[in-house]
Amino acid sequence: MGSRLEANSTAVRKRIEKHNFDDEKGEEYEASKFGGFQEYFRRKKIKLQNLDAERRSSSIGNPPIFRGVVAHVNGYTQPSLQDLHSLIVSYGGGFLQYLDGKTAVTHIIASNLTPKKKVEFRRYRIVKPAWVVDSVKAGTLLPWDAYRLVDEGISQQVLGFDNGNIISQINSQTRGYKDQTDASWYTGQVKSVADELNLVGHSNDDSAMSLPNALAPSFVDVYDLGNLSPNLSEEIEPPNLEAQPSIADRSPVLFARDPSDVDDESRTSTVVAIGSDWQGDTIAKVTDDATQIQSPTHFLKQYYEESRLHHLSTWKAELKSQLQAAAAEKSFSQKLHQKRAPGSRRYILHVDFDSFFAAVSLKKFPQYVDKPAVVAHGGGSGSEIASCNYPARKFGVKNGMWMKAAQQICPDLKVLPYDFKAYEDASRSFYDAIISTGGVVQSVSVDEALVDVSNICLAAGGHDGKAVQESSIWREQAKADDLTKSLRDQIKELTGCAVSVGIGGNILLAKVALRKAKPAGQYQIKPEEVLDFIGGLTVQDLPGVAYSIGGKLDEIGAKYVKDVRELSKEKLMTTLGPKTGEKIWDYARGIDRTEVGEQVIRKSVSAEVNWGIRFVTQEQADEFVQSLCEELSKRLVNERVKGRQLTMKIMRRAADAPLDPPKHLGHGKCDTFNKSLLLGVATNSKEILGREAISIMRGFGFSPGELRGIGVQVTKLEPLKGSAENPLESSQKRLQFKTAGLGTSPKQDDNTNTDDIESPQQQRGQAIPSITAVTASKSPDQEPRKAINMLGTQFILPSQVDPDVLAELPEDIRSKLESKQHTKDVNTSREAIPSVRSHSNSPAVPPDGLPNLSQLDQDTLDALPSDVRAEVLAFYHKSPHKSPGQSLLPQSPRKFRSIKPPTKKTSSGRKRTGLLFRKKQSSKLDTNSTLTQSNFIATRVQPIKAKANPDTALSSEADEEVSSEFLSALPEDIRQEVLAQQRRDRLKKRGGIDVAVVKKKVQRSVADQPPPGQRTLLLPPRQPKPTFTANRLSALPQLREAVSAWYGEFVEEGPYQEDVEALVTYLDKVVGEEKDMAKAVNVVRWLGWVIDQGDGYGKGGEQWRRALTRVEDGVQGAVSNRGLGSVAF
DNA sequence: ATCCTCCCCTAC
DNA sequence: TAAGGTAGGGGAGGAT
Ligand SMILES: Nc1ccn([C@H]2C[C@H](O)[C@@H](COP(=O)(O)OP(=O)(O)OP(=O)(O)O)O2)c(=O)n1
Ligand SMILES: [Mg+2]
Repeated sequence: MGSRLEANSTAVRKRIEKHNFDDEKGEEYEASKFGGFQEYFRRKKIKLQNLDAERRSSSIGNPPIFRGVVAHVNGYTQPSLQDLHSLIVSYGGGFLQYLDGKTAVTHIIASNLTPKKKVEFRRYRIVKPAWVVDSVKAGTLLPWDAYRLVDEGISQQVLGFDNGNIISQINSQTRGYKDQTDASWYTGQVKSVADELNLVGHSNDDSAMSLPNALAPSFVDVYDLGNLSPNLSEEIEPPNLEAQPSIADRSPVLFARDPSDVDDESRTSTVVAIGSDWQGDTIAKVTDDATQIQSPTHFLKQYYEESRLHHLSTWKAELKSQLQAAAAEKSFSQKLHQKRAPGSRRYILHVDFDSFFAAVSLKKFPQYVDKPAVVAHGGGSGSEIASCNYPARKFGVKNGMWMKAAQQICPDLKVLPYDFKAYEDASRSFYDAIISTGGVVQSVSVDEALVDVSNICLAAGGHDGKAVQESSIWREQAKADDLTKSLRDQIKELTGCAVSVGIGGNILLAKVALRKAKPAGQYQIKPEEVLDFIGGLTVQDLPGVAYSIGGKLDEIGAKYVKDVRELSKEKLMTTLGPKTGEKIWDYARGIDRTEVGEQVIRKSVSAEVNWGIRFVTQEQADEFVQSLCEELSKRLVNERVKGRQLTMKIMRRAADAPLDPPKHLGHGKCDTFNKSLLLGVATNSKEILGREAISIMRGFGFSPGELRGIGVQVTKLEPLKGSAENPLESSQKRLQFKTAGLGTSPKQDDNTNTDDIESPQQQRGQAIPSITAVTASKSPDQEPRKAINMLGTQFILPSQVDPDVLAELPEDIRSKLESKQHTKDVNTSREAIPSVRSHSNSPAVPPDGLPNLSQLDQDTLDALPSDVRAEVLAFYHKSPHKSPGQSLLPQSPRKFRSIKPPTKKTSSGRKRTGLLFRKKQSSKLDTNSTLTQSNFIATRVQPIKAKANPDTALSSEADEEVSSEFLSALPEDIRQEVLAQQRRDRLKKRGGIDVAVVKKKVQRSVADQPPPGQRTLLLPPRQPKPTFTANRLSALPQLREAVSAWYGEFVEEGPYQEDVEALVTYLDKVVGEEKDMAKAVNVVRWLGWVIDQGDGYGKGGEQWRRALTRVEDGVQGAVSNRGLGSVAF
């Protein structure tokens, strides 16, 4: 530690210590004016230190242990950053959230450091969190040296926690189901609250003492167990002691638990160690915020172990891989693979366990088989029901339902724990039996398979399968039935669980027959009954038809499959699209030509987590993304592929969504943002993926606390070097690996990009499209030259820097370099705009929480029937106290869509086209060591993809690409400028304003946000082509029809009938004459809002609301500015 | 026409 | 508390 550092620290420390509330009214509390990002951060720091001072003054009985210490926390720690912060500050220390290199800290607290960070921090004292905790415990500052994270010369790779200092560590043991055996499962049970909640066999039943990893003594020392001791008294008798499943691992996820419900040691072992010592304050205070306490790696491991959907996906992929490999091998060895004569009868089985998870889990709780029972992680309201047994279904309980809903319709539900291992075992037996039938097998899922037994049945029929001979058909069908029965018996015997089987002449019929077969039965659809059978189903009973397609069919009058037959194929194709339309047309007639067991090659590999994401710092988000990319990399290696395109998917809390969604740690209502990056060369390297993914994420510039979901996906896959390009061979390899239990190690990591490059020299100095073309064509004569050490991103980055150097930089750095080059542009556009918000010009403020006038789209307003418009304007400008009931204005966009798909996250996409510099195809990159902008041409790309949740996302923009909400956030002068520009552009029949420019203005003038480093910053001020091109005019008449149909039955009474009439009439005009989609959307939204205001009006209108959401999906620009203007911190 | 990209939708 | 993943089909619209 150099003396300069020390001196600097002293100054900082003094400043921190002195800082009290003197400047509470100081500049840092004023509304932020834009003063550059340095200024922003400066103020931010001051703000934080004010908070510290407050905290210090509220904890004046504590010895100033940390006086003289200025600490900074890096990465994941335990205790959490917040807790360490609290501790240090309450005990007299200083704390810096940001390490800016200017204000020195005395200590950096970290549990582990990346090598890069080690270098970065090499001049600091890096200590483990235990130093803080132990010092507080000891009541004095312990020597930091004993808590060094990094020993001189020795780098610590693993999380560096001394056993002796376990106090600061999570103490619970993690055991995935794969590690569990019945023998190791804890069998002694204690009654607990869980029992009253009908939670059966869940980990809550465990006694704390039963865990092999009991409380660390040091933990007990500090933790006040007095009023937290769980109810551990009464014994219950587990139904089946030796088989009692119990997930011993209760370790919290990424986050601290609410300490108030701590009832076992693994919970108490989390954050709360600090609590009781901390000036007797409530533990809750320390931890009542979700607190990240786990390493992302650990979180991921745990999460994926417990995620049923992850297991389902994984199992499916494995099964597919194995079955395809087996099939390939078979058809390879016995060339015949007797293709039946085309047109011959087929016999397809669809085999499926009844209530699979529930049935398997119930084997360990036989006393509940006749009671309504479900499989779920817990009994809380947001717990998802993976599977319910048939008694529960009688109440209306369904798979995928949340516990709350299920308990409302079935109060006495038993909740069983997952038993993934048992599901795997059952599945294995299931597939063994199925394969032994000798049919062609295709996996549908872990509990579900298709079997083509045509050959077997036709052979039994004794003819060629084409003859229409009663007797042979009968024999074939009988064979199918017999075979099925014996298969069912066999599976029941092997697994103890019932399967049902649907039999039909194609996959569709087998599938629909299955429904009738359930539970525990089989049903064969005979050719003569096909039409009647299928005609009686609702369209949603057809595979591939759910909420959306079902809704479209409903709109054109088809509720039942037989109704579909009344529709022309053209109508279906127009409504649903060519492929889907034709498929539904076929389905309605029982036609399905799909073959069982077709070989497919994987097109993508991805990993995502949309639960439990609650970051506090950007570092946490970065680390998490890095971990996710490591997971992704592993999966790529497993599949022996690498890919040329990385796509990042981000869910961000919707603006109006509560911080805590109804589901515990769920993502809640979100906007989603996807961005993809073409890599010049395929990769599976975790370093490269991680670096680029982090870079993309940072490019969004979201506050880490707003993130709710993160995903990474790799596409444009290529086989790994050394693995066969032939998917067939590669499958075989996989099979070998599986069956042999070892196989060739797939280890491969083209870290540096210097090896394993199949695409030859074209990658150098070629535009990306060319690369695409070249790599796609596998011409063996192109000698893979020693590759340059660069990523594909190089091709889109102009720079003065040597490209080889540039390529090694993370994307965000490169972007910054690039933006430097364009500084002039940026400054110009910024200087043109006053950065001070005008108060005098602020929009009229409506009473009673109605929207700002500025949030109403001007064009829509203008085009309203004049009487309505007059009323609107009067309301806003002249009669501030007029009753809102007399004029109805959309208040909030989220009210506009009340109809949603039953479950999932709903979002509606808005994309925007922008410009990006891309390398000219002709330029010779390999000979130019310096890139200049002249090497680049403007190319149309999608710089940002944002899907705003339409519930939140506003609406009222007519034909502009900037949302009203977005506009209203602008300073008035800028807003006017934008609107004026848009008007000009419209007149010129050109596109709207360059969104990226607008965005930039906002970010800089309003949002106080540092440059996000995304490429959109680099867009030129004007685009050569219209941005707004997405008018799907064809959808307009549909919308109008839907509204008209509804209006035809609309009972015209009540206070709003005139509004309704005016809007419906106006819609006609907009659609019929103006053909202005965006305007139409707003009118219909308006209409929706109006009828929502009146009791009873909300009834009906479902169809046009649905139509509206679809039309909205086709409108570009109305919403996509969501995601901008967030404040990074 | 056909390709490509970015989603939406569906299934388990 | 709670573990809301993942891959493929295909539609819309722009580029070629
Ligand atoms: N939303 C869902 C749907 C299914 N599953 C899991 C649990 C199910 O047991 C398994 C199989 O799904 P099925 O659709 O086959 O449903 P079940 O087997 O539970 O019931 P059944 O097949 O009798 O309708 O997949 C899930 O976790 N979440
Ligand atoms: Mg099933």
